[in-house]
Amino acid sequence: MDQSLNDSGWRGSQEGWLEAAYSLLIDSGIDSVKILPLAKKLKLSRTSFYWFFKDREELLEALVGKWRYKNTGNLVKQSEAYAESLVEAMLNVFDCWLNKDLFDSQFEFAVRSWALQSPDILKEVREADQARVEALSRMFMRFGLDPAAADVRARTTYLVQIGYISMQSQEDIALRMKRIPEYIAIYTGQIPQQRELDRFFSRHGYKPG
Amino acid sequence: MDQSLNDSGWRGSQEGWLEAAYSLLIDSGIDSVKILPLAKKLKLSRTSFYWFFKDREELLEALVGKWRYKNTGNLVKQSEAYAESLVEAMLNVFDCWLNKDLFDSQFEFAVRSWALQSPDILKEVREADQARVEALSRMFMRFGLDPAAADVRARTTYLVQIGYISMQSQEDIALRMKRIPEYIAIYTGQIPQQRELDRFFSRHGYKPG
DNA sequence: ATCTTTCCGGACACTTCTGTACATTTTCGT
DNA sequence: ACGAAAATGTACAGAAGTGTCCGGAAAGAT
Repeated sequence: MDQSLNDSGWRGSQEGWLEAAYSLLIDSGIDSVKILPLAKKLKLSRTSFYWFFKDREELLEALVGKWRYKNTGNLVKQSEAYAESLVEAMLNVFDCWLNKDLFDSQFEFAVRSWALQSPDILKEVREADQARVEALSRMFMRFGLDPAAADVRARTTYLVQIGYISMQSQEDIALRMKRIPEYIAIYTGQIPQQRELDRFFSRHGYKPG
Repeated sequence: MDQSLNDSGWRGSQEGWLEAAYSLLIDSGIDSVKILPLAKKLKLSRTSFYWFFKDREELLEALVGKWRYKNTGNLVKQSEAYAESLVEAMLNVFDCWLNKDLFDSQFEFAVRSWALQSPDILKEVREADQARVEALSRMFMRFGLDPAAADVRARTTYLVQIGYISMQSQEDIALRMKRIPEYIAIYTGQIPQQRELDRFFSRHGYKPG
């Protein structure tokens, strides 16, 4: 056989099915995550799925677990990272929007859409939203904003990004970088200093101009 | 028979099926818009559907047509409405976020989720986004902002709302009204005057305090 | 009153998915 | 190299969806 094998010498695995499910979820939505298509993709028999997962439901639970762990965790972490100024703190958060390892936008949108038809998932999403907005709000307060202002600014920051994700737009990195200073100014009410921007650009491998 | 009849004396109609489809779409997503469940809801036979629509595809087209007509049209109109100041113009736009007749958030979210699995719908959504952001951008320019600043502010305004919709949160009207002045300040960079807010509150039947 | 148009629904054929039973093959430890 | 464990595949039963054909009921026209 010329089938590709995984570490343990077998063709299938939990991760294999989960990865395939993830990939189908993010580009076709939860209702497309069916076992038959996954099996086709993996070139496996449909029924061998049941060796790794009790049923489809268990696969979906694994999927949402993956999302929960990744996106919310990193966003909270970035909002708590060390920063000397509010602008710098905000730029730490912006790392999430530009680095797929920190925050997976497509995954995010797919899960939010899924929430439309599943009360359980909706609950997960709401909990995530609350945790994230609260983390951002704490960040603003760390830099002296009063709770009401911090709350609105946290929401603005967060909602713009969720909106951006929801637009599924595909602007190139240069355009997005160009807008960064304006966004920072709006969110923080402060003009970013050049050295702050330079540090940010450089850690994303971007050379302005 | 105790079936409810429509104007023409028949139980079914194009609008009837379309309404039912709309209702299913907004609270369960496009994949739930199946003919059998619709028929159950309408207490009609599944097959009489085919008298009004060629097939399921035609029903879905009618659905997206309804969305296209309603949401984008009203948002553009509100952004072009007469205003004496930028704050007042922004409040005109905010009418959309608070009035279901002007902008249907649930419908909006459902269509955006649908776009995840249909390239045709994604194209529609992108066109709508562009038209809306451009309209908002023109609004900022009318009040003297330069094109770059107008673009970023238009995006912020729009994206926050799309993000808000995507959060599917269900805050009460009082809480939302309370945040309005802060949002206006962030979006326009100007502090709204009390009389501007009063006019806005009153046309939404809201009494502060 | 009857005739025509409009609408309804049962029967049928087809497709795609789900999950179970069971036999088979592949890999690993010894 | 042999048996147990791990993984796969074939076959079956059934649920839910799609669309067509056609007989017939209900409203409206004449």
